[in-house]
Amino acid sequence: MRETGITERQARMKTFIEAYFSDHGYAPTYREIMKNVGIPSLSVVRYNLERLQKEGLIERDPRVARGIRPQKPGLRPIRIWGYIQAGEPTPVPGINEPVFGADEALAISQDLLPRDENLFALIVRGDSMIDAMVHDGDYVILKPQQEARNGEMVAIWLKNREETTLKYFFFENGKVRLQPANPTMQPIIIDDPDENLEVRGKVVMVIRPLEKRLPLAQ
Amino acid sequence: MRETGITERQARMKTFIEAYFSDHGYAPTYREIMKNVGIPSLSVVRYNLERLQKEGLIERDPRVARGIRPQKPGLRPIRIWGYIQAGEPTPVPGINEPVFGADEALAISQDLLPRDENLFALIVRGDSMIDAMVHDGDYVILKPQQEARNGEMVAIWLKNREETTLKYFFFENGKVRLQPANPTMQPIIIDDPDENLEVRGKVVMVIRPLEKRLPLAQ
DNA sequence: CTTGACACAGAACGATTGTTCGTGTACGAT
DNA sequence: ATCGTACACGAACAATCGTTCTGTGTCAAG
Repeated sequence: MRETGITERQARMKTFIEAYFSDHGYAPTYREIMKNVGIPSLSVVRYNLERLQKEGLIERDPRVARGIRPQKPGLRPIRIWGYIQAGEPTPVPGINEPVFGADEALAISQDLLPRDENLFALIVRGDSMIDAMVHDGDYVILKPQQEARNGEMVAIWLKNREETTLKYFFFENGKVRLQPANPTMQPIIIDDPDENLEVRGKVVMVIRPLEKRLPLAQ
Repeated sequence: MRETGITERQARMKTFIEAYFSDHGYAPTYREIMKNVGIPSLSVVRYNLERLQKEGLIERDPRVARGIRPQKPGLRPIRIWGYIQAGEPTPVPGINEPVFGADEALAISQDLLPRDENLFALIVRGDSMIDAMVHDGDYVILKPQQEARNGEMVAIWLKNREETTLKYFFFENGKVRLQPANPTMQPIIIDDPDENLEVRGKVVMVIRPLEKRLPLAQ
């Protein structure tokens, strides 16, 4: 009698199903599991799905196409890439290595975020982002991008100042106006945006959990 | 050319799909929609699904069994009770009537919030909450309670000042210290908390959606 | 050694399920 | 009147997808 354990193959299946479900909004087929987990036979997929079901790790409806459902659906892990603070460049996927391990991620409801985007999260450190109305400990969720459109809030690295900042972006007459979210504060005008300004990502959401830590994926 | 509207049949389809998805964790087949909505032909189902997709009310993957996904599955609606602003008392369930209709609610992932609580949401109006690092347009999610423990961020009505505020709460030597989230700002000391101070709720989360409006339930 | 459980393999089967196509009606614009 | 478009209907089709069946190999208990 196996007590709690599942085999490594079953664990990979479970992981794949959850990831697939997050990405697509529906479950994979047996054949897709077979391919992606690297299982040679369909019946083995079925066999192990039954195991997972008996363990209570998935639910399944017989005879229903794509009828698998993971236990905790709808959550999408968003990798925490590092910290964001005034005095240091923003760590960004594709440019920097992540500060946190691969399993350090925010689990956020799919539906609050744009779909199929390669999002990542940063933890705000220190009170330097106050003029962006962002608090020490807040999570900032970003979409990596190197350019900004007017009105978007973006994470910017200012070369001259050696400073990271979160501001609303406006391109006007060849100059860039960086507007703080806090209306009592003055904008920064960048005269030479090409040399001085590097957009690192667009802010998609700010989350400030006060009562409960955000659940970590995995 | 139809501009925005959908037919009554399409609305029923959408409702059914969402309900089905909630119940089962996966989408219905065309034939199930046909039966339950009372449509005589499969191709009519398909036709109207295409309409719904063009309207952005559902998403669909071609050639995928049960490949429909409603815009927002499996979320917990949190009733939006009204606005929160400095000059007016916080509307609170059980005391005030809701400002918004019953179907005005935030759809938020269960997993980000404490379980089984009677939460409600307020929309921040104006910039008066700046010292709480809360922005005009932010959503503040509250748990109704009349008392606070040290360190909790609460929504408070100050009778003398006739002012609503969001502050960290500390009870010290018979007095209450209300600490702004913004560390550059000074605390308020309340000498007569019993008379002057009314706790309306505990702030559980602050959400600032920048990229995408939060989906409304219904 | 035998037995039986557990895990895996491959292939054929048949139900499930989206797609296509031909047809018809109503209605406003040309 | 005629044309185009939105909407509806029904049947046949073809791909998708879970199920079943027959086997193989391993390993511990008897």
